[in-house]
Amino acid sequence: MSGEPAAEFQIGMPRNYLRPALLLLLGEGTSHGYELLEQLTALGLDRPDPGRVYRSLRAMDEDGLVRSEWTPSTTGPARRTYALTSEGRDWLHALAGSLAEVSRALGSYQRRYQRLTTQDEPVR
Amino acid sequence: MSGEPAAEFQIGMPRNYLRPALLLLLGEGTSHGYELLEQLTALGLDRPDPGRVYRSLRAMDEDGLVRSEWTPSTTGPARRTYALTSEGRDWLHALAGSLAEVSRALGSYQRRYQRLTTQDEPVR
DNA sequence: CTCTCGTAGATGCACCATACACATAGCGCC
DNA sequence: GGCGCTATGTGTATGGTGCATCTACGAGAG
Repeated sequence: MSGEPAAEFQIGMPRNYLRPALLLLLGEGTSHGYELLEQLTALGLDRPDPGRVYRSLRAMDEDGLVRSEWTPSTTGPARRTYALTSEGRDWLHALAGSLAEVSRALGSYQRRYQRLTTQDEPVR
Repeated sequence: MSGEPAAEFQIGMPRNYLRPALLLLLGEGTSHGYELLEQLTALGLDRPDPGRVYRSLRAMDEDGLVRSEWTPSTTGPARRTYALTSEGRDWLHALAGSLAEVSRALGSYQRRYQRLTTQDEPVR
């Protein structure tokens, strides 16, 4: 036994998945980075990198997909709350469509994989 | 209406998707790079980069997931035919499992997205 | 009072997957 | 010989991602 599949080489979420994920969360209501950071785990991003999230939000701000404003807090540092723009909503729909294509492709993968395994090991 | 989502910023397949895709195809039978290149489109990779595919195959060869041997051809250049090893089969199962997780995450995304759109626009 | 912890936002940088271009070679055909 | 298809590669730039680090505010512990 030389090497069983290690935990290395893990499959990740789709490329550029962070944007549609953030847009979806913001579509459900305005929020700020730190809160979005926690909600992202429910969408498949395990322990997302804060720096990445904040950068993505700022980038979408500059692209006009979201707009932000500072909200002072009495219980801690100020928050930059983000809200979805109409253009951002358009992007949300478009990106959700792209994700649906990816999902369909993964479905065909799994159907093909299961067909392989079921006819490979009919015994047992 | 200021800006509709451009074709840019397309969502891609999951990170490291190429390996499980190739392993699945090789699980169905031995093949060579050029043929795999064409079959990959059926698994969601649209016009995959040949260089990437060949590199990935060589890498998996060095990792022991596949083994290769030259097969002369009378109708063209020689082919390097790849066959799945037992270790490669183990990896196939493991990676298919990881892909299933990704698929589940995307499913939750879409359910949440549709819930948003249906309650956002109940009219029609 | 200071130190630490949790909240909140942000930058710098290195790595690595991916994308794009390009090179090589055999074979069939006009 | 030149062209196109098959077939396998290499070189390199780009850009998304991961990791480390920094600042700052408020609250509670010691």
